[in-house]
Formats: sequence, C-alpha cells, structure tokens
Amino acid sequence: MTDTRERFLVAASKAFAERGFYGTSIAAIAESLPYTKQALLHHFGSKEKLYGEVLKRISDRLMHELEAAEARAGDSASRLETVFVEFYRATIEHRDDTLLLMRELLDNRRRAETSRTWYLKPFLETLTDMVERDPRIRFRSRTAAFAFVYQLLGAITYFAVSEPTLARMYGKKKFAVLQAGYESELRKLISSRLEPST
Amino acid sequence: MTDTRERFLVAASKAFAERGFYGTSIAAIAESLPYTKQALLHHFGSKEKLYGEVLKRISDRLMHELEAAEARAGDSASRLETVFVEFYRATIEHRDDTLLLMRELLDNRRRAETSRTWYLKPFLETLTDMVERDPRIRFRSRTAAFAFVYQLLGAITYFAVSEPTLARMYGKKKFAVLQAGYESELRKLISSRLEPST
DNA sequence: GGCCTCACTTACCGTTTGGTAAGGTGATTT
DNA sequence: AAATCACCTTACCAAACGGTAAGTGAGGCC
Repeated sequence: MTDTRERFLVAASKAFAERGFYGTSIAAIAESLPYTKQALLHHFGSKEKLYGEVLKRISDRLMHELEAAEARAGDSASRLETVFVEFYRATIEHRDDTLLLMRELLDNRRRAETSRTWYLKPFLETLTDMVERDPRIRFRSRTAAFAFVYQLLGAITYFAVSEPTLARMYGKKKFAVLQAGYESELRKLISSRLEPST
Repeated sequence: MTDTRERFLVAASKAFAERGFYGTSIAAIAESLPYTKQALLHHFGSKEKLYGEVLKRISDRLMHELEAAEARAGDSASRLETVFVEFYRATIEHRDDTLLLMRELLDNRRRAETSRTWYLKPFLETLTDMVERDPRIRFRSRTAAFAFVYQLLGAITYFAVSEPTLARMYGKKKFAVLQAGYESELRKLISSRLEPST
C-alpha cells in the first residue's frame, strides 16, 4: 500500500516544520508511527530524498491552490484582494507547511545546489502578472510590481509564522482578536496601495 | 581577555544564522577560529548558553538602533517612513542577525520556555505607538495599528531573508535592481496606507 | 509447491554530537 | 616562594546520528 508512504510524508512534514531538517531524525519520524527507521528508509531511500518529497508535495499544493483562487476570483474589481486573502487563509490553514517553506528559505543558501528553489518562481510570476494587469494602478516597472507582491507575501507569511510567539506574548485571546482582524487589514493594505491618493 | 569571548560570539552568530542551532556544532564554531571546542565550552558552559548570549547581543542592538532611529526621525511628516526605512537598512546590513531571529521565531514554539521571546515586545509596542500617533490616519483600534506594524515588519524581514533565493532565481544583477528599488517601494506602501484615497 | 516481490525488521557500523575530567601554562596575588 | 587564577589543551565518553546488510514473512503468480 502507498498508505504507509502517505503517513510517513504527513509525519515528516510536521516534524520538519517543527524542528527543521537537522533537528529532525528519521528515527523520530518513524517512531511517531508504528514503524522503525528502516521502514522509512525502505520507502524513501534517504533523509534528503524524503525531505525533497515533502517539499514537492507542498509546492504542488501551493500551485494548485493559486490556480483555483485565480479562477474563483474571476474578473471582479477586487480580484487581487481576493487572491491574496485566499492565500492568507491557506497559509494559516497549513501553518506547518508555511513554517517548512520559511525554513527552506533560510537553509537553501547551503543545501540548494538543485533547482528546489524554483518551485516559488511560477508562483511569484503569476502573482506579478496579476498585479500588473490590475486597472487601478500602473506600476512604473515590473520590478516595482514584483516588489509589491513580495511585500504582501512577507506580510502574510511572517504573521502566520509568528503565531506561537505572538500568542504567548499577548495571550491567546488577544491574539485571536488580532488574527481575526488581520485579514481585513491586509485587504486595506492592498487596496490603499492600488488606489493611491496623490 | 574578553577578546576571545567576543570572537566566539561573532563566529557563533554567523554559524547559527547560516545553519541553525541544530545544524551547527560547537566544534565547527571553534575550528573557524584557532581554538578547540573546549575553549568555547570554557567560556560559555554549554551550547544553549552560547546561543542565548548570541541572541541577547542581537536584541540589545535592535533596541538600541530603534531608539536612535526614533530620535533621528524627530517630528517630521514622514517620520514613520524614515523609521521603517532605517529599520529596513539595518535589516539588510545585519542580514545574518535577521536570519537568526527568523530561525528563532520558527524554533521557539519548542525551545522557548523562557522569556527569550519578549525581546521583541518593547520593539513592537514602540512602533505601534508611533503609528497611532501619526496624524495622517486614525486606526480604528490599537489592534489595527499593530497589524499594520506587523505587515511592514513582515514585508521587510521576509524580503531580507529571501536574498540568497531571489539572487539565485533571477541572477545577481536583477536582484541588485530589485533591492535598490525595494526601499522606495516600501516608502510607498507606508504612505499610501496612511493617506487613504477614500 | 516453488519462486519472486514487497513491506518491513533486527543487527550492526562508522561518524559526529555535546559534554566531562584532568592537566598544563603563564600571569597575578599573597 | 607558594598558591590561586584565567585560559586553553588533550583524552575520553555515552548517546544519537544516517545508513548498510541481511534477513523474515506474507501474497501473488506460474
């Protein structure tokens, strides 16, 4: 059955997200399921390969969801707001994946000989295209539009990743309020940039 | 001499930033200097304590620079833009520290029994105060102002941390252009939110 | 029944890890 | 002159690491 493989991937995702690549031992992953470390090695060959598969799963989901969000947003006036807010929701919903991708961003200066980094590229390009096509503003260059995209991704991802810290810092209740309001604040950030006053 | 201690702290900062806590061995740190691992243990007692001191150094610098930036910004109209842009510059200049703090953000759900997280709190509060005091806009709540602060920190930090990835993805030249323009795009993001059109 | 493949286990291995114990050396104190 | 101290070394260790080797047992296939 590929069921076992699947369970390994889920467990590995969580473990890598929580403790990072080096902080996670394959034995620990296996023992979170009723298997031995060698069962894991049997399915994936090595720790690196397992990690690669975990990463691939995430980037596949990401692209899939972006396409879906783009389709859902249609041609409405607040198309961009919709897409980014949906991305925000997905980011919160799959917080573990977000953590892992952030870690990958930090680690890949070392471990990324390969093209693993590139999973983000089509994602970024698609979003930049959308920003450039928005009728409310004309960015002075594609680079500027790209910068805007990156600012939004940063605002989204950084916040999502800060959850445990902020929740501890301000208490769960206050954090819940903050998180509830963050979505609309995000919408405002986008629309006020796209409809400049001057 | 405390000179050796200092050298250890600098080397440890860099190593932890590049490879993370688990990815870095104290032996590797020591061997990047003409010392043995036990010299390091002599000065710091344990790996955890060394890590703690590294973190403390960074948060001290951060607070110090925020105070300085606040003083320099004075009461000018674009006070906020100035402070955040200065923070952005410091973030880029000390990219290693930024990487390390981001890692800490990811790790601390596990390792943060202590109050290590709190170094950020006065920093965030001070910035939120400044946002609330800006005459150009009246946020509907302190939470909303705080969200805005966090959006900007995210936009800044995430971009800074993405440097190696983006540089590889688009080439050094294109990235240099992007980075050069990012500062003014940041300024626009801030001012357009503070001077809303509707 | 013989055979092969798949999923998984036990046994083992070399290396690296953080940390301890003990000692040496040169400068400072008493 | 003896003792103390800070600073650093060599020697060592148990535990954990990723990975290899060699199986075991069940199911399908001819």
